[in-house]
Amino acid sequence: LPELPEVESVAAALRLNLLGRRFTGLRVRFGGVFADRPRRVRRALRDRTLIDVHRHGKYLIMNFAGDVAAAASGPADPVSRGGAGLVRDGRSGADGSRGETHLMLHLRMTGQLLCLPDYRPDKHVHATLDFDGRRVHYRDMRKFGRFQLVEDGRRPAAIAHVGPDVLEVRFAKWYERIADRRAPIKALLLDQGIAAGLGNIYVDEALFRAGVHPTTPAAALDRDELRAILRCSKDVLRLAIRHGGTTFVNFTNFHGKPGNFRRKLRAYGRTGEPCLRCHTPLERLVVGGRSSHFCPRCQPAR
DNA sequence: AAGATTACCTGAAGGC
DNA sequence: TGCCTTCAGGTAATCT
Repeated sequence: LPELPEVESVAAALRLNLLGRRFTGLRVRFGGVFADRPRRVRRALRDRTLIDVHRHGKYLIMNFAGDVAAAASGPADPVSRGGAGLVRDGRSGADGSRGETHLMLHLRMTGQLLCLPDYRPDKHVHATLDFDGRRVHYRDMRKFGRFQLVEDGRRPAAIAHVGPDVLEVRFAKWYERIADRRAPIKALLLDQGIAAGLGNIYVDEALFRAGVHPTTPAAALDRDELRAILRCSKDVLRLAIRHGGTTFVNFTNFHGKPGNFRRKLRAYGRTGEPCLRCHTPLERLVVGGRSSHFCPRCQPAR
């Protein structure tokens, strides 16, 4: 289940393998994974060079050069590409953009981007993107993921309601948005509008590390406890990034390999197993409609 | 109006 | 060899 670390893993692989390459084609087998008509996506990206890949929360954002002629004449080799000079020629639109086009992707539950030699797409591969020598497949068993075209460098409406990235947000700003809320802390950590990137797995891990019960209202926690929760959230996300993310159901990285963080999980999926700190059997509870795993002794309800 | 519930999907797992 | 139900959870839409 892709959360922030898994998306970061995909973004890093895209940068390594595709940066500086030209978009040459798109094959769509199931159009439902595109918010726009595939024809429009194809036309918008044709011959454009991928100049940047970044991540905001669980969104993956691919940035394509705006000047097709300059991009097409430039070398495709990232080493000799010469950095930003290729496309940043000084011409800008009225809004400060340079006609760049973003392709935004949210993997939702089961989305995967795969770049494997001799890969044979199965029935779950809904789109194939060609990059001038490299072929990238979008696979999504449950078809929840979405590609969305965002033209002209504008911040997409689809991301306007998304809060700051969890790894970027400063405590003071985060604190003022949740300090008075009566909702369970777990529900607020999952709310992408407050801070984006945490999903069910890493919220349980963060609350275990912080020693806080998932149903605790945010308003019942003091400033230092909330500070610890945000700190633990960032720590567990950064650790998971270093381990290539978590493979619980079917996440694999760009090259079809599973993440290594699953064996590091201390709470998620360990119902009935002994707490790694105090050996009390972990319990499971539904909070905000999601299964939650916690230690009743280390994370006492209040 | 915040908080809760449901829809969207498919495959795995369990009951009979 | 099957059929049916339940569960999993990110986000948007829809409730109370």
